Parts: sequence; structure tokens; C-alpha cells
Amino acid sequence: MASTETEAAAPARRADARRNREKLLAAAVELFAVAGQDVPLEAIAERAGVGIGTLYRNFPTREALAEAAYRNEVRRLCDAADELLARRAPEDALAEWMDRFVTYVAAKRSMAGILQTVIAAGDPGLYTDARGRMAAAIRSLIEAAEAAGTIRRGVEPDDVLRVMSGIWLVSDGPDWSERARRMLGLLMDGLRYGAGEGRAA
Amino acid sequence: MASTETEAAAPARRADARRNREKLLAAAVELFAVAGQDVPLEAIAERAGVGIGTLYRNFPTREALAEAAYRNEVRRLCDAADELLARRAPEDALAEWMDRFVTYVAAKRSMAGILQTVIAAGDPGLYTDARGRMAAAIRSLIEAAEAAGTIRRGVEPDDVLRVMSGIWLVSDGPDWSERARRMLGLLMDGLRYGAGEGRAA
DNA sequence: CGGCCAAGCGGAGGCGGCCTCCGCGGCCCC
DNA sequence: GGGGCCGCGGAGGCCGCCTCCGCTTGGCCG
Repeated sequence: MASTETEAAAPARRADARRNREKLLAAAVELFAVAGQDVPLEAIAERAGVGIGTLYRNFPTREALAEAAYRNEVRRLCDAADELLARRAPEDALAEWMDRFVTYVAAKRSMAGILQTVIAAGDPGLYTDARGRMAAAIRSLIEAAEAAGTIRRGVEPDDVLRVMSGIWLVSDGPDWSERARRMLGLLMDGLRYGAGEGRAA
Repeated sequence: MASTETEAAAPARRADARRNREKLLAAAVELFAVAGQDVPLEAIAERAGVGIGTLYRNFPTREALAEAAYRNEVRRLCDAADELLARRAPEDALAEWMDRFVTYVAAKRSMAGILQTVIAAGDPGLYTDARGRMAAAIRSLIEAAEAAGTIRRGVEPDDVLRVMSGIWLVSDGPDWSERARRMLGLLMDGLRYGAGEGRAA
């Protein structure tokens, strides 16, 4: 969980600066989702409640903003795994994490075009990195649920991630997220099947 | 060779209008090549020697212009096959056609980004159609050269096109077109090998 | 706790590209 | 050769990008 320097890198900055950066990232995700990837940067600054100058100081280009926003979403999603495990029964934690995953994929979809550009412009590891982090998050959720005996044993985190990623292919539409949630509900039921058998391998 | 209605569709238009359209298509190919796919449309209009209004009347969007320019390049390339056959020895016609193919691919490369958008926005047959036309052009060139006994017999047009398309993968650089030409030179030598054997299959 | 000062803010404004709109010119048909 | 209308062109409004600099405020030190 040691944050890489490409991510936070903000220990020496002023508190208000860090806050503004956060607000910009949140506003960016929000507006990319509702207004498309061509949303004016000025609209994002306004939504964040900061000046356009602050946006440009933090993120020199649209691509830089989108990349940072995406990395931030990945981080928030993965951090949520630990938080959920601390406050919920493992099975509920896993189910709710899947719910958050749907939100994450929705955000990623709305930024896919720009992220494409980012990767083409020389950041080939963007998705690879994200996948690794998410697999780790899934591993801790699964292990906790296995230990509690509420899901079957011997499930591979990578396989779960792959199945979850399938919601990417659900075609766009007003009911996109409902469909996605139903699909992950099926997966969750699959994981529950045969729970509690063969405790110590 | 009956032109489809998606291509010319300009029998009832005035002569100057048709001329302006041609000039715009030529200018677009030229400027996309030297100035990239974000070149201002005003620059294209200026290069064509027409007003910006004329550009927009003919091509409502950047994508429409790029698509029309691309289709036009394909048509010009394929038409060149017949012209060359009428004025040159078949072997020379084929060799020179390959030279023009390099120019065509260079143009296509410079528009690849926009064409990607066009296809994504619902014109999936764009490349398929082009490939079919080019294969037909190659067939007539090959058949003439076979009949003259200057290249081997039994070569498939589709195979030749596939090999030729390989120049797409040559990485960008100042010597791109020289490399591409050398590659097609190799292909040409391969076609010459064993010429004149087994005349009547 | 108060004062200092630089890190950080913000938004006006210049720039440039997009696209429309309409008065005029010249092409085509008779 | 004349008239009608098709098509031309580019001025101009709009909008988004990005910079630049005077002001604000957080954080530290005495």
C-alpha cells in the first residue's frame, strides 16, 4: 500500500492546494461522466469551485487531468476494500465492493477515449498497473470471506477480476448499471455456492 | 467501375461546384499529411483556394471531409491501374502502381485517427470496401503481366495486397517511404521470379 | 500570538478555431 | 443574350484554450 511517487507526491504542498487538487479530480470524474470527454475544462474548474488557473497549474493538459482522475478512482476503489473489511462482514464487504466496481467502470467508460490517447502517448502500463492493484484488493476480500466460510474456497482473484471486467462489454444504455449489477450478483451467487466445504485444504 | 452513388453523386451540380469539391479533397490530403489531423479546416479551405463556407457546404464535419478524401484517394489509386496499363508495359505498370500505393498508405496514415472515429461512428465497411477495390485493381495488373509473361503465374491478388499492406507496420520516420518502397521492390522481384514458365496452365 | 512572505489562487483577456448566414457573382438554360 | 437561381465567400459571433500577474492566505518563526 506504499503509495508510489507518481500518485500522491504531495507531502510538501500546502493544505488548500491539496484540497483543491482533490476537488478537481472529483469534479473531473463527475463531469466526464455526464458531459462527455469533450467537456470544457472551465466547466470542471467551476464545478470544483476553483479558478481555471488552478486547474492548469495542477494538470497542464486534458490528458494529464484524465489520467490523474483515473488513477485516483483506482486508488479509491482499492482502498475501499480495506475500509469495507474493517466495518462489514466479509461477504457483505465483497458484495458492496462489487457495487463500487460498477461505479468505477462507469467512470472509466466515460474517460476511455482520453485514456486511449494517454496510453498511445507513452504510458502503456496504465491499465496493467490498475489491474494488479484491483487483483490485490480482490484477494484480500476473498480471503476474508473464505476464512469466514461464506464463499467457496480456491477461487483465483485474477479469475474473479476477469469475470467482473465482463461488464465492460454491456452495451450502453439507460439501464447499463442495473444490468451490470445483476451480472455481478450472479457472480456473487456463484462464489457463495459450496461455501463452508473442505475447510483446511 | 460503375461509380457508386456514395462516391460521385454529382451529375446535377454545377461545374465550378464540382471543381471546388475536387480541390478541397486534394488540399485535405495534402494538409493532413504535412500538418496532422488537427490542421485547422480554414487552412484546408485556403490551400484549396476556396472560402471556408464552401468547405462546410460540401463537408459538414471534419470527419465527413476526411472520409471523402480517403475514399477519393482509394478511387484515384484504383483508377490509376487502368491508366497505367493503357500507357505502359504491364510489368512497369505494376511496379509504378506499387509506388503509388506507398503514397496512398502515407496519406491513409496521416488520417488514421479521424478515420478511426468515422468507423466508430457507424461506417464499419469503410476499409472493407477499399480492400475489395484494391484487390480488383491488383487483379487486372497481375493478369496483364502474367499474359505478357513478365511475372510468374498463379499469384493471388489478395495475397499480393496483404504483403503490400505490410508497409503499414513500418515505424514512422523520415525514411519511412524509402523503406516501404524497398519492401515493395522485394515483392516485385518475387513476382518476377519464374516468369514465363508453364504458359497455358 | 502576531507578523511575515512565499506558495498558491483566480479569472480577465488574448488567441485562434468552429460554424453560420446572407448578399453577391457567375453558370446554365432557354 | 438575358434572367433566375445555384453556389460562393468570408465577416463575425461564439466558445474553449491557456497565460500571466496582482492578490490572498496558509504555515512558520520569533
